[in-house]
Amino acid sequence: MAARRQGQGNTESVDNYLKAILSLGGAEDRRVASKALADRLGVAPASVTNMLQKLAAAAAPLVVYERHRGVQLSATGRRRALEVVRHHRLIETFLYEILDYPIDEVHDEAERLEHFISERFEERIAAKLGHPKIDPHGHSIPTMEGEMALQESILLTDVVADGTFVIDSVSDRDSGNLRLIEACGITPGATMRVRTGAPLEGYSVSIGGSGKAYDLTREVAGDVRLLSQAK
Amino acid sequence: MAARRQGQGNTESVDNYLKAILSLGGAEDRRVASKALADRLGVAPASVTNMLQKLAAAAAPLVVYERHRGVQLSATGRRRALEVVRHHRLIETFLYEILDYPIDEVHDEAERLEHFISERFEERIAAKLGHPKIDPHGHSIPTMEGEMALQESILLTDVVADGTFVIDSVSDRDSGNLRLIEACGITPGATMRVRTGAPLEGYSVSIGGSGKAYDLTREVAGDVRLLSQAK
DNA sequence: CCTGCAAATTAGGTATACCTAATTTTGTGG
DNA sequence: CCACAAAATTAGGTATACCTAATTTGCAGG
Repeated sequence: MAARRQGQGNTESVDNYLKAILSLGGAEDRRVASKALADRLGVAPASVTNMLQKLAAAAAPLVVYERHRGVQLSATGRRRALEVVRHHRLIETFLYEILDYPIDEVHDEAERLEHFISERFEERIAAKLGHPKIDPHGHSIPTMEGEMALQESILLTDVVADGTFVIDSVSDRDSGNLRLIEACGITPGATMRVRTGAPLEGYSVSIGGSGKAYDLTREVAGDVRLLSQAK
Repeated sequence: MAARRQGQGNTESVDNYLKAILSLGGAEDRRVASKALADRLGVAPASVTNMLQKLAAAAAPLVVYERHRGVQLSATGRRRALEVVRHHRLIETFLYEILDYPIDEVHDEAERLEHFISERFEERIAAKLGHPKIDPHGHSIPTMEGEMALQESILLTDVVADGTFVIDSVSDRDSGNLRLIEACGITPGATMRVRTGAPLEGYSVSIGGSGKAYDLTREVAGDVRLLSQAK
């Protein structure tokens, strides 16, 4: 079969490449190396080269690509990537708010469905949810026009001095970590007191007014982002 | 890419073949001809032969297939086909009831999403909808165990004598027809008075107590099913 | 400045699921 | 009972998106 096409006529694979480039390029739109993409997508580097050549050679190229110098999204590619991210985050919000999914299960479901929902579906769930600006993990949801609010947050693992922070967001990439995080009461918007270097390399945190402290490993702490202003 | 696999490890294509065989084989599980499948699925007959050979040769065959004598679902194939139909009809109900889709748009969206939702999604929307037994078109929704209630209905086009009937269901295969049908107030459970041979080959129907009569073409009437008992 | 290693690319292959064209089979009407 | 048309199948090809293995490129340290 001709691989299924959706949205802008892209295949699911193409959308996944665009999303990965957007994510790895960051807000500053850095050039992304093939190897980084290969790692992120779980494919061989050769497959990445192939795909990038195809995307760059298209009539309306989705990426800007120079041999051996990495890849960036074109304006078109960026628009599509943001649309897919919007789908993803709206679906996550929807699953969490309307279908009462456990927080650690929303990502995988959204990861599949994001490629297949129509504009109508997108519009309807957005309306149903009251056009939310952030998803249940604290990530901002791009607008229909492809604008995404910049998040001025820092990694918990980059905190050097003890202090109290507002939790910005948590990563949804590892559902095991997410379950731990959730169990500690770490949730976007909540207040977190941080003591660094707690057990060896870890972090000791307590949430809200609660005295209860949790020890987070470096790995788990790497999935938590805080607003850059300590308060 | 290895074509996306879902549910029981089938591809989207495989699921579509299974659904088509289920539908064309009817409740009596008739053998289905390759050409009928080709027509239904919009692919070349050669493609059907290929696929059937593959499905029949698998370790756990999804179909029973004999060269030149048509195909039937195996027990495994039937179970999967019914699961996909359950997904389809639950999604339709969900789109209609919860997301306020227009009736003529639910089919296409469900046709795509049915292949990609998880068991959890299925279970959650079923719960949210109160475990419905029929979808918005009046078709019965198979149970989680793969049981589907038999519908004792007749086509409006098979009605020979004038009379009053309860509307059983409407076909969702043509969204244009469906819009017309909807506009006449034809909806499962409603009462319909039928006069045959109205304008030449058509049907004149009126719904509920309303005096307003609509003339349906043979084509549109073919999309309407009535409970076999006139009342 | 040049060597070696990691990164990137090229070359060649796989599986899925489709296609068209050529051939075979089936069953029916004469 | 046989010829013929329709249906089915075989043969050979396409596109997508992967893979491994072999080769090339670029850059950093000696």
